[in-house]
Amino acid sequence: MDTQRPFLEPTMFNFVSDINCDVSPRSVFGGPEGLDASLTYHMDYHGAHEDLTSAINGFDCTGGRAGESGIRETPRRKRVITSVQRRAANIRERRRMFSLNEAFDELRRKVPTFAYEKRLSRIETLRLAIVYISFMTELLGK
DNA sequence: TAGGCCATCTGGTCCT
DNA sequence: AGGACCAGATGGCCTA
Repeated sequence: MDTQRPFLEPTMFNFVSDINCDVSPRSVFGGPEGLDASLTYHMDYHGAHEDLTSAINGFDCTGGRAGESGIRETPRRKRVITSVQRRAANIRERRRMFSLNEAFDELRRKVPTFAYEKRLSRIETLRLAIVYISFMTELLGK
């Protein structure tokens, strides 16, 4: 999938790993094709939802943590998040997903494949790794 | 063209 | 309070 997101080449992600919230994403990804453009697009797309969120602006009358039983006596204050915090969270999430993909790449290199095969997808990598580990375990058991 | 895969955004929940 | 983690939603690219 490397060709699909040219601005997310690994070399670019070396920059991402250095991002902090004070750095303009545009300065990292560059130009209107970069992060800001993407963000603007999605902010527009989810605009209605965001308006609703900000309109609610305060109390969550239904929520609660998963596993908590039903009735709540006091309304839980909804976490208010600014656009700056949202952007920072997005950057952290991208960084997290990048490290996840790095781990997948490492796993791909450990798992035996034929050289001419196309790159394994993440799910294929996991499944092949399971099979491979099972095989090696069985081999050691004999 | 449909389906698979992926990157990204987002809000909710968990954890420190 | 804020970061990490997670799952859902969405759209783009690629291939059969």
